Amino acid sequence: MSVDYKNTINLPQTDFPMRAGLPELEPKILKRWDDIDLWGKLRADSKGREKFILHDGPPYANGHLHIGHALNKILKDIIVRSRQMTGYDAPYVPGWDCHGLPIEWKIEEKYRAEGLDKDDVPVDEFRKECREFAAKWIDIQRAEFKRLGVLGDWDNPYTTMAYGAEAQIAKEIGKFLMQGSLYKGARPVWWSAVEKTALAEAEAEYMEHKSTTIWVKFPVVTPATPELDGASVVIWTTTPWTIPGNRAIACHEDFDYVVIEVTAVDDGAKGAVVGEKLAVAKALVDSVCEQAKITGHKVVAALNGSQIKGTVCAHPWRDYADAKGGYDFDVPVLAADYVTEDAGTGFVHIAPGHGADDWKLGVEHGIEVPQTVGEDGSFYDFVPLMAGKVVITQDGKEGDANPSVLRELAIAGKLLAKGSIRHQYPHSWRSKAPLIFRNTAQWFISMESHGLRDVALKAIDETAFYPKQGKTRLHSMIKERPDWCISRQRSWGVPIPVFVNKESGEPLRDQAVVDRIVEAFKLEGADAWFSSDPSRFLGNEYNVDDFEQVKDVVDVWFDSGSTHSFVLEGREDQQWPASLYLEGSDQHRGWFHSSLLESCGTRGRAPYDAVLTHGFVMAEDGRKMSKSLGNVVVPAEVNEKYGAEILRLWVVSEDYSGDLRVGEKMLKQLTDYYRRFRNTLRWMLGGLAYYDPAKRVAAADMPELERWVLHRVAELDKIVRKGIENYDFTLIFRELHEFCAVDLSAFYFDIRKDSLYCDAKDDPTRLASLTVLDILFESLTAWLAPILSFTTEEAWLTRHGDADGKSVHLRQIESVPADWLLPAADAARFDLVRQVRRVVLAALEQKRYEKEIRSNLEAAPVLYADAKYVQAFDKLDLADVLITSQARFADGAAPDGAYTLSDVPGVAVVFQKADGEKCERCWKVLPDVGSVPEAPGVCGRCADAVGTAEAAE
RNA sequence: GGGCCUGUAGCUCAGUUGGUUAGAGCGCACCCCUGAUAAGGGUGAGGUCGGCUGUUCGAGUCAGCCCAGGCCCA
Repeated sequence: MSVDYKNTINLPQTDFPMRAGLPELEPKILKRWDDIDLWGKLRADSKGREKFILHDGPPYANGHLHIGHALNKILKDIIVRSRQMTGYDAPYVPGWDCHGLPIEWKIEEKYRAEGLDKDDVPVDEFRKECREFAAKWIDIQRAEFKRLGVLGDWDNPYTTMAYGAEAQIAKEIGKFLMQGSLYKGARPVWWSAVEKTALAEAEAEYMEHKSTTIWVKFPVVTPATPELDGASVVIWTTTPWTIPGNRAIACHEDFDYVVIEVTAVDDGAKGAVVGEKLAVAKALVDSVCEQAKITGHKVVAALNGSQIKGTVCAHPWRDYADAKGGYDFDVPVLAADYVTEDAGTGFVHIAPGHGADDWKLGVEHGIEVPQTVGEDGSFYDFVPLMAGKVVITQDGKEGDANPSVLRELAIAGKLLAKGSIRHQYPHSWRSKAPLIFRNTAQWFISMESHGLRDVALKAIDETAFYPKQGKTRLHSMIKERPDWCISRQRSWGVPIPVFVNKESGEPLRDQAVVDRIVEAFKLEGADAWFSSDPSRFLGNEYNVDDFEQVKDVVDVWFDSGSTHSFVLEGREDQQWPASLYLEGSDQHRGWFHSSLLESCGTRGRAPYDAVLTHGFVMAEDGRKMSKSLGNVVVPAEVNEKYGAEILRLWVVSEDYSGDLRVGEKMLKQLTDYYRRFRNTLRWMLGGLAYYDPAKRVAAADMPELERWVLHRVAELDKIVRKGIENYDFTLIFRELHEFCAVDLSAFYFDIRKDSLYCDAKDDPTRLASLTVLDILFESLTAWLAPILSFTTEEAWLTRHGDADGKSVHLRQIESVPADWLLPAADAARFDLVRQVRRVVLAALEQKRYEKEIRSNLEAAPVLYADAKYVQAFDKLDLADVLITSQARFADGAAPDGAYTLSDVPGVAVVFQKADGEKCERCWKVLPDVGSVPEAPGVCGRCADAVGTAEAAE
């Protein structure tokens, strides 16, 4: 007869599906979180606990999310959830950056498409459209962020364009104004003639550009050394149009220069004349001669830069009739460190209004900074020779300025040579037009006047950085940076709320005025600045006619640098300073930087205790993603194909302190990692169907194998907490994955399957194992909840039911009983057990290869092992651990031919087939199969198990 | 060109104060199981530790240079 014993064993039972169907599952879980108000429950639960505040760096409300957004927000979510589950109240308030050029540009484009000019549209109407544009994208991005499983106060986010925020930003500017560190200055800044605005460094894009290069002769008027008498200093520049702005020449004190006399020129020579004397760097003589087609020269003098310094030259247009005396000033030769010898002539022409270095050198030597080019990129009418000439046209092309300069220089006989060069040149990130350096009136916050630089450097020192080199990076930036230029000549932003006295040029510093402005902004937004009569703010004390109202808006970095003031200080649920700021490493120059300066200037310390940075997301080959290469990974597509959970796993699978990679191959690998976690949870759920809390076994009463698992749980608890503490989720991921794969699936689960499936229901080992499954399941779901937020929720609810608004995310990571951690020696013996097991499995593999056996249950290995191995198995069932039907240790030396592994000395295995028949129920080969007549074909243990089960029914 | 950083098996990562034949997981190949089954177990093949030159008795680990890649700046 044949009995179907399958029905008598306790096979795993669960509704938790093997395949997740994440793309369909996730939205359901998200909906449930909404339905049960998970956010509200978390807040209520953790009320009064110590706060952990991760302050959100605001993304720009413009466009769909890319993979970098996903990395950033998921990482934040994992951190917030993990803190929430380890004793903190961690309310996360997402935010958006709303003002600024990209949005303004979009609206302008729209107008242009309609044939309108921005200047024809009333400013309040224009700003309204910008506001609506930002609001639209906030809604879209909010939905996209939520889809990733990011938990936060999505119903009450912060935005930089909220009236309260705009008012607070104005109030912060007011602090710098009242303090006196806000000043009006003039400085060459990157300027786009197309957008008619100054650009921040971050807004300049370097692209290849063909520039006209010229070599120009500056006749020496007053030589510092006689050798220069009658010579001309030759300069080289890639921006001919800056010649009208020239006021000096720079040389390097350590360079060797020569004066040459031209003895022969090629027919094609443009400007070189036989007999004239030219001063150039010794290293560059050949290149200059080649460019000028000078075919013969003799060196008449060798000079050091320090000898040349102090020479006075004439501007090339001095005494030039058409210039009508407009360039008859002196051009001194100054020394500067930044002069190079690798290109040009070793002399640099200095136009203080058209370059940062030039400006600095000019200021140091008291040289005037001429205003030559207007905001539209054309020369002012008062500039001799060049009036009205255009540097950059409104189409972003080169105008007629450069050709005009060349022509006038040639006519004046001062153009030695001309050429062209392809090099990286800054362009506007929006219009792609080349930028120019232009001297403009701007508003600055001084790094020095009130000690801002020193305060900021000290604040950096007192901040924790993850990774720690962020400290060095930010420090060197703050140390070197110039004063903060906060003004932008634009419309969509918070106005710089300042009135300038027309008489003195000084900004009005009156707190009452600032307060009135702030109050108006609170009620009506910053639009009030443009829509109100100035008298509303100036009050009765001042005459409106005495003041000019500043119409510049503030740099958006000031906006986001102020978020700490209206979010951390401005909200009841937040706290200042933040526990953590977390952004990409580019934000050392951005948000970390501006927030630090704003906060140090107004509050004397950083708005954060710690800063964490992540790297950038690269394609699979480590290079940048680009649409043209087709290697761009889009979060929304991953969500649909694999699920957001896979993205969450991706974030922790890589070391995000550096750059990370993502691509199809990796996503595939991540799904494998995911399956391991999922099936581990699933198998435990299957076993836990038989778990009865009333029959729970105390740790002290458990078999050694179970004690070891608890020991591992205790170890992992430490690792998980350490990972959370240090934001090292890669560590957690790696350890938990290995635990699931190696310790559980391949070892513990594999061994205990026999007991769980086949032992009698109340067998002590089985009950202990069920207890351990309960502990493992509860531990793993808690540890993984911050990462696998969807799957742990699904698994946990599968076990506990979804009534009463339960959620795995409302749990805490419970502390582990002290007695779970075993003494080192007790834990270490399991390493020996594993080694012995390896040898046996390899030995059996050999026999399988030789077709002696198929299943390991056909074997009964005999082991010859050193005492330490034998002792390691004390109180362990050898056959159980080896998953063979029988097994034993033998005394004495191993016989010849016993199986060994070279890296496990002292263990030898002699193969023997198991003695007896195969039990039809547990499939072990045992001598006592058939010994119980009532249960034919099964072993004694199984007969008992079936008997007790039937008795119970 | 400058600042900060990265480069260990196909992939993602470990590699303690420099010290024996460089590890893990995944993937891959092959085998087993068919009572976790679009699952589970086992065995195995994969690495000049980006390159070069040094320091040292000894370097993946230290120094210098170079190459490749990234962020920021010029």
